[in-house]
Amino acid sequence: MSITIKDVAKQANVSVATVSRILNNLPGYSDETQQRVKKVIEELGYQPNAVARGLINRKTKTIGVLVPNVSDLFASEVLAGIEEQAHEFGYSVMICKTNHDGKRTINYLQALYEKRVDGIIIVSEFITLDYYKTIETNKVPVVLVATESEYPLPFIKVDDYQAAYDATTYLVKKGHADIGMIAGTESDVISTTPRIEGFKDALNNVGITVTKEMITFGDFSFKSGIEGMKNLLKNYPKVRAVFCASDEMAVGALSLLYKKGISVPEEISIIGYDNTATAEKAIPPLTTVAQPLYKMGKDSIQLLLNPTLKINQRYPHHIAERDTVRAYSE
Amino acid sequence: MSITIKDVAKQANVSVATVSRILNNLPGYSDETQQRVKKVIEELGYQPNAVARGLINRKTKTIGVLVPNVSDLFASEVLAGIEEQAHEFGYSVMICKTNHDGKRTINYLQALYEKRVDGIIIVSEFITLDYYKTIETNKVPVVLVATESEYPLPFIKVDDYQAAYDATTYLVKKGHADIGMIAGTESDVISTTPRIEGFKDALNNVGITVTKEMITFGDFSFKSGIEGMKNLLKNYPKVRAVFCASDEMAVGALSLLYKKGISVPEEISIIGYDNTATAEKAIPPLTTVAQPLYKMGKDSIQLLLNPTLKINQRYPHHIAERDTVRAYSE
DNA sequence: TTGAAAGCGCTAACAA
DNA sequence: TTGTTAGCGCTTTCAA
Repeated sequence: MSITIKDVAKQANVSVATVSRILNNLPGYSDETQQRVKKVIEELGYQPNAVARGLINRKTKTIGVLVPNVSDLFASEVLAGIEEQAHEFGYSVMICKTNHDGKRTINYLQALYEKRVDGIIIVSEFITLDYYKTIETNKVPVVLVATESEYPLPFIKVDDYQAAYDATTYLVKKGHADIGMIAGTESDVISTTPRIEGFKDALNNVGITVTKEMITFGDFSFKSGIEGMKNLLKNYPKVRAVFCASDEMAVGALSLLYKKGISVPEEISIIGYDNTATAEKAIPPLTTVAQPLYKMGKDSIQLLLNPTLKINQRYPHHIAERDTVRAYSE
Repeated sequence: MSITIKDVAKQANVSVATVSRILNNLPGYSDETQQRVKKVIEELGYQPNAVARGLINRKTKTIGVLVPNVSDLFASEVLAGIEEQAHEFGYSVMICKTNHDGKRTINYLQALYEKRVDGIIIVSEFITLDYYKTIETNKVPVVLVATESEYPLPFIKVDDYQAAYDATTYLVKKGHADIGMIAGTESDVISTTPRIEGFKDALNNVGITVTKEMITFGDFSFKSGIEGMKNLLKNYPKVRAVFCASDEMAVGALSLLYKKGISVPEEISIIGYDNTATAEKAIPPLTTVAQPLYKMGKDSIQLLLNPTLKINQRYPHHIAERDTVRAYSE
């Protein structure tokens, strides 16, 4: 049985109301009382019960985060930003690893609502009608990060189309013409479709027709990058540069090329996407499209807690130039 | 104002007690009542208030995790295990990124206690007297992961001394004699000291005297791996194999060697520590000491929630053999 | 400046 | 099988 506000009140010879006022910096007590109460709090080692507070305030000072995975660098970088900003604002964060599983996700949403979190951040997850319905009926604020939705939910995200367009154009400007792409999950309309469109348009605009052999699908993972590179080599053997829709896949491609004895960037150039910590550690260091993941995480908390503050929702990207793209002299 | 148990009771023409019983699967109502109440719950979209429950039960079904960092592969792998097991047991997890900052850590502990978490897991953190005092006064169970303490706290951890001994011996058995080490943070008595001892003893046992030049200190990070490798090359130029106290540092070493045109494992062999996801993605794939990080995370929850269940606290390690260690024919 | 008391939404005696 | 009621620890009127 731990110390309650009553114990403090009794010990300090005041009412619980007064202790509460002091605890919450409300007016209504003398300096003398305050000192006495504070001393008692100290002596007793009293810790306010946030659960009781939450019940009455309807505020738990905690926010929930849904994320497909916590152990990949993309998600964990966003998570780090979320955690940091939440901490600065005095909030705690509950993580929910969805594994991209619909039932599990609904489950988590349910749990978060029952625990009365003050807000929810959803990272890299497609919003199904089911999700949206439960989001809508509970009036808890939601912010999407690295994803967006047909439903009216605020989001923070890079312009995938433009970023893919720029990455491809970067390759073209370096003198490349035989460019392939290892895309993400084929069914993923949020991140995969626009990146493919950007890729296609960038090439079309310089008069290159994109054929089926030039694009292969993966699932953003290292392994699928290996497979993707294999496919490209087989179906589009004259490929000299490839745009990968994630750093993980890019590193997979690097691995395969290494194993095959094909040198990067001398023989084949690679550009990735995300600029996670992997990129600079890759051999050779990976040129990639940089997304400000940490900042996106931080800002998502700001947006969540301060919805009037209209943070710009389309986030800037840029090319982080390292050593995997070869320039051809023109 | 959301739906409460009272609303359900009224609507179903029963008392709140009955609704509560049904909600908690306690005996004491007819089938007919149950059906009626369940229907009302459904219709009203009633969601039990976990905060109110927590107040009365003194159980919040949430556990807190203190971790220095969430965006490195070591921590996030452990975290994934924690989250998974917590979810299976119906618990939520609050993450607290300490940044290895003492004040911040105490702060977090305080917040977790105020929020009345049911347990706390501390990952890779040295337990100061300060921490221990606040842990001790609050009677909330604590489990340490990948660290241990002079204070009586249960922990889950690999035997660092033995693992380092085995890694070094592995190198010796492959025919190496000129072996260096890139160790962790010099002041870190938990993970650095025993690994150095293991390294030294393994070499001493085969008649090799370890000199100062053979060991350099880093801080487990990629960058410090680069520096460490530089130092080794300078101070101990005949080095032909190096034992790195983390995969991150090993990958840093790989990077430097690549840049210098020194081939791995032909000229220099590298063995890492942790077997994080980096290891298999490295070029060449990294041979390393494997710790069961995910499982350690999972088991920490088991141990936390089931303290009688004496899980073995010293976890097994093994060498994950890949391509960075060259064998010399004898 | 202070205190009494109601009540947040729920569970758990205790009674019926 | 069911209901009444007293709290859990706190905040917040309202009155003094």
